[in-house]
Amino acid sequence: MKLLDEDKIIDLAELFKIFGDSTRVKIINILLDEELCVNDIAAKTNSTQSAVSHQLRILKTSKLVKYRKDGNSTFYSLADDHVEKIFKIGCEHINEM
Amino acid sequence: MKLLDEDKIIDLAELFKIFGDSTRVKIINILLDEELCVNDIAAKTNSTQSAVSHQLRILKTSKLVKYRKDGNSTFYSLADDHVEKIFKIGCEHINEM
DNA sequence: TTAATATATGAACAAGTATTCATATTGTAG
DNA sequence: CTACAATATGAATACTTGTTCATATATTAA
Repeated sequence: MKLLDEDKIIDLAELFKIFGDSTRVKIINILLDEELCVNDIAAKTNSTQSAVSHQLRILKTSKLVKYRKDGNSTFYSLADDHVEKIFKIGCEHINEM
Repeated sequence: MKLLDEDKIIDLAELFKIFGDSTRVKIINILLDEELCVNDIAAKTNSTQSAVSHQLRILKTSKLVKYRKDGNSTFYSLADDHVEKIFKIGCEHINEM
């Protein structure tokens, strides 16, 4: 396999870094099932609204989630099926340890 | 899909956290090709011996690499093909951004 | 045994980051 | 317009973590 160049290495590390926080993993985990607004995400992950909002911004910036506004709520969902793939292959690994 | 419980969430975040550092990604990247000793890894990743050794310890502890001793060298290689799968699926993602 | 080579490790420091708290912003309902 | 609800954001703090430097350990060679 061809070695990655420096830039790709950094991008790849940045990507995995996003998945490397339990609050964000929790968020991704529930978004696998359904689109949810911020307050519901906070409730289902036992996090505060603020903490979730901060993490959603990170997930949004790195294009792992997308959102739509409806009234004064904002509904978040996973950006594409890559996110689910990465998540699931991680699950496979930890289940076989 | 069934939601993960708290413990699995944390394990999953811990796993991705390992992949979330560019020094470790560099190490994994070259170990995709071949088994290497510490000094060669350091040379090929433009890192110091100490930094590489510290990171190898982390990779070893989380069972992402394995090693064998030969003389006063220690040769490292990827633990199993899960590592490569996770790595490659991450690559797919960044290549399509 | 002594010197040299390869690797591991501990402590200290610097940099990054997740959470909390307070508050700002935006949209809705009355 | 006012009050309320939902979300976003900035600052401060505490915590984590990667690197460096010095040194320890271990193996081989002379």
